[in-house]
Amino acid sequence: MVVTLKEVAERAGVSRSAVSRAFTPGASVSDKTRRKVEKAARDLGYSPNALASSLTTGRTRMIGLVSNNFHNPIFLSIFDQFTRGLQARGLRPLLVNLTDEVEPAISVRMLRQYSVDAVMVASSTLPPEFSQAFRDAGVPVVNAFGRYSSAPDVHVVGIDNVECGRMAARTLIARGYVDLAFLGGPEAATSTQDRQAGFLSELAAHPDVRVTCSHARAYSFEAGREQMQQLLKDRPAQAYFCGDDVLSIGAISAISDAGLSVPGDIGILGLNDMEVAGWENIALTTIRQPIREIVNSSIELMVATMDDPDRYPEARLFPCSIVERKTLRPLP
Amino acid sequence: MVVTLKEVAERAGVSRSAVSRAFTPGASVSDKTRRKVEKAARDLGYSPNALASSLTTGRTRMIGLVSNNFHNPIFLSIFDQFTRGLQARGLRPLLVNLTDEVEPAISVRMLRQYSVDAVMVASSTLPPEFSQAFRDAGVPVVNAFGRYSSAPDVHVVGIDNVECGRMAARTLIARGYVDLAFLGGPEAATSTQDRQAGFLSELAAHPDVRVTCSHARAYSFEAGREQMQQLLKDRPAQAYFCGDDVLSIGAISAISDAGLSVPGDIGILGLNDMEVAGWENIALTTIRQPIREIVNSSIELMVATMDDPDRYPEARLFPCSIVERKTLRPLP
DNA sequence: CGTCATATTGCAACCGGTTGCAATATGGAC
DNA sequence: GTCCATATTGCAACCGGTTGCAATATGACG
Repeated sequence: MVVTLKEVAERAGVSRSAVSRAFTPGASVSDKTRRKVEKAARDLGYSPNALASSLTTGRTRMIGLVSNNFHNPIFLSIFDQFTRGLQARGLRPLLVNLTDEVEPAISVRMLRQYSVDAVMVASSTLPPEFSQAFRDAGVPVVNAFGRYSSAPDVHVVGIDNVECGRMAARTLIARGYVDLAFLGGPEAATSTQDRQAGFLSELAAHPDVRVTCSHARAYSFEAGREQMQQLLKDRPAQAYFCGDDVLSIGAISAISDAGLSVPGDIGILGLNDMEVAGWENIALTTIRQPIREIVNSSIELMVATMDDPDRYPEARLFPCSIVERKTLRPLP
Repeated sequence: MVVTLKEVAERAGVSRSAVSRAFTPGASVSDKTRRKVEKAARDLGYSPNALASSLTTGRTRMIGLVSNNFHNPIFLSIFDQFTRGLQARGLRPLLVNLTDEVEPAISVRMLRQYSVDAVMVASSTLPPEFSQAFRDAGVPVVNAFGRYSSAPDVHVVGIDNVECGRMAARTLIARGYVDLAFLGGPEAATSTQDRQAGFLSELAAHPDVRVTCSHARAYSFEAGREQMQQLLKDRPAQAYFCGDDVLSIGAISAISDAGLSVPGDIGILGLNDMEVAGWENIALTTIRQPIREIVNSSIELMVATMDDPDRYPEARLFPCSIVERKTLRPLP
């Protein structure tokens, strides 16, 4: 059924090594042999078995792309960019959906069985220990959108979520809000923990400002909506910093339903600047996270780590910026 | 670095075959040997190399998951369900992003190099020829969300887009609209072609009803918005059937910007019922496509085809239904 | 035309497993 | 304890490639 090296060799009248070398860039083959081999290969419709060759070369060019964020629309564009970036380098993403499984051991074992050359953990909620499990198993790994650490044990590329929290606080204060709240994603998500910490630390310098915190059960529209409905039963704050755009939009939906207006009655500040946030019927004021830069840098770092597995761990941070739209009152 | 079968065999004091058999369900091994092997494997942290074994068994348990829809949020949930469904069966998705490349030959070659056991083409825009290229190469393939044919050459699971078009026409007519329009996705997308054909065929029986057609350059918010802006320069129709939800929402955005209201001035009917369509600030009336059922059925069909590669091609169709929300005027 | 450095080639072993087959071990019946 | 059917085991070949090494071919030069 499938054509092998041996058959090409026979047809071309050369040894199997010759065929192998004809397909290996930089190998020592004469033009004459190469032409013979190429012709035979073309006639037979041969293409080399990447997995068989991986046995001896030790490289599969497969990358584990691991994520547990399959409900947040921002991740579709993240997957788009990751897959394109990897493909452009001749790397093949083996996708792992962690939705039901946060235990690293299982993923590590599975990806080792498939001999991936490296792993990209794309998640803003998994703890650093998750990525470390890969490093401990000797697999090059980069944690994209992961938790920043000033003393990273494993490569991490993303934003400083603590600083984002501070930026959110400064933004709300500058607009004159004095009764603030943080509406986070799941408490276990590292990004939520860090954003909250930054938010509160900045507000510590403003004892006159009131602040409360609560958490949605997931980074999703429904969770944001439910949590805001809950909050509205009590006296709501003047402005909410939501841990994520999709949460913000859920919250806005609950607010509208309650007959209140945004930003008239309540201000909302999101985070991510997902495409939907820019849609005119949403117009969410939000903190933009530079997705493209994070993805590209993550891939570059991963590739570099494949070449030098002992590369010293580093954290790469990209700045965020406020995108002004229509869900916060204007600056005075 | 990585532990191999041989080392486990030495430590356990048995032959390599014995170790191999201990890890092969149903193979002939005594309990005593199995226990020795398991202990040695545990001590050494051994797990079998799936790719090496694929050489002899001819099965990698890897599946090519091929798509060109990385901009339509509905596909995030589709990917979520595909990856979970595959993983639950011990299959591993090798993701291929076709965004820049619609030539099947390249994907076929690449996926054959990686010896995938089967291919799932998840796309509503690729022509049947794309999937056929895999079948012709001897790779089991299912086209999920693909173009329905009453004489399919290749397995296809999805909806009858022509019937959806008819359903859309009936829905609009029932609400008393007499000046209709179809706002499709790219003209090359099979789903758009079929939905348009069905829409027009149903309206052929209503000569009193006016109908026009136009196409956005992609299934995306921006494209829908731009196309509607264009349409608004002229005299717009009373109601639009948009080829997709994300297109509908873009169109609504353009309509609001122009100072018109939905459904007051213009009615909008979408297709897909993506999560966003249900958000209160969108509330799109749309035709629901049963995603979960399509995904599950596609996987089952793919697995069956792996077992019986000569399985006779079939088309599986699932019914769609109208989801009433707030972008069409109510039934009289 | 002979010499020698360099380029090509094929042999054979190896990558990490699986499997058909023959050899050996086991256990039940007598 | 012997015999025989069945269960378990190891040997060796094989899956589809790669690669070190020694053998051979090539070509420049004198």
